[in-house]
Amino acid sequence: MRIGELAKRTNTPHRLLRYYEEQGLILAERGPNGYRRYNENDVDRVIQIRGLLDAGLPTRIIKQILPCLNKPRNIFFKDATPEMLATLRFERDRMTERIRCLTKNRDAIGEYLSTVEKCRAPEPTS
Amino acid sequence: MRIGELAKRTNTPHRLLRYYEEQGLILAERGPNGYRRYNENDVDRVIQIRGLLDAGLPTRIIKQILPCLNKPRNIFFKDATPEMLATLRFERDRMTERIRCLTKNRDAIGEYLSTVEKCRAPEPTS
DNA sequence: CTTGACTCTCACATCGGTGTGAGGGTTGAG
DNA sequence: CTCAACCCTCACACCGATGTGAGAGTCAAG
Repeated sequence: MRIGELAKRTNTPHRLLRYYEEQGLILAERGPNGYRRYNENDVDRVIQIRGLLDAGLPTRIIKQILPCLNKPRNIFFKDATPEMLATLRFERDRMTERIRCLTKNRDAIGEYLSTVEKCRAPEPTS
Repeated sequence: MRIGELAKRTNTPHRLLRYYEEQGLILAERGPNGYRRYNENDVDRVIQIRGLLDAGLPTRIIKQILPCLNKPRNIFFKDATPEMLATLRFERDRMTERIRCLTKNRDAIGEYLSTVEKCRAPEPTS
C-alpha cells in the first residue's frame, strides 16, 4: 500500500510517517516512481510506534527496542552488545515505573469517578 | 522548605519547579522576602507530576486530574461539571491504553532479555 | 490531453518541556 | 563588613514531535 492508505489505516498524518522513516523506525521500499510502498505489517508497527511515543518514549529509544520485539525470534542475538542489553534493562525498568505511576493515578481517577456517580445516583436528574 | 531543598528531594531542577507553578500544578506560599515556601506534601506532588509528565501526559491534563486525586475526599464535587467528568473518563481510558501498550512492550523486552540470557548462560565467558 | 488526487522533497513554523544565563536581592557564617 | 550560597524574575535558546505549505512529478479517469 502507499502512504495515503497507511496514513488512513493508522490514523497518522503523512508527515509523521515520513518522520518515523527519517528516524529509522520504519523503512519503506520504493516503487519505480519513487513512491513509498508499505506492507500489512507496517500498520501494526506504526500503531505500536505511536503508542510508545504517546507513552513518553522518544524515537531514539523506540528505535533501539523495536528490533527486539514481536519478531519471529531469529535475529538480533549476535549484535546484542552488553551496552545494548543494559539499555534494554534500563528502559524495561523505566517502563515498569511508568506503568506503576499510570496505574496508580488511573485508579485514583476511577475511584473519584465512581464516588461522584454514587453521589449523583440517588438524585434523579429530572 | 525552600525551593532548593525541594529541588534536591525531588531531583528536579529549580527551573521546572517554577515552570510547574506557572502552569498551575503546584502553588507555593511566599515568605516575606519573596522566597517560595513548600511543605512536605509538595515533595510527593512534584514526584507525581514528574511521573505523569514522563508517562506522556501534558501539564494541561495533569492540572485537571490532580485536584481529584489523593486528596482527603472532601472537595471537588460541586465543580464536577459534566464536561470535566467526560474529560476524566477520557483520560482514564487513555491511561489504560498507555498501560496496555507499555505492558505489552515491556514484557516483550523482558522475554527477549531472558532469551538472550538463556543463550549466554551455558557458554562461560572465559 | 487535461484535470484532480495522489505522491515526492524541502523548509520553515509551532508547541511543550527543559537548559542556561544575566542582573539583582537576601541571609548566615567568618 | 564581606563573601558564599541561596533566592528572585526575565528572557532567550534548544530539542523533539508535529503542522503547514510551496513547488514539482505520477497516474487514472474523463
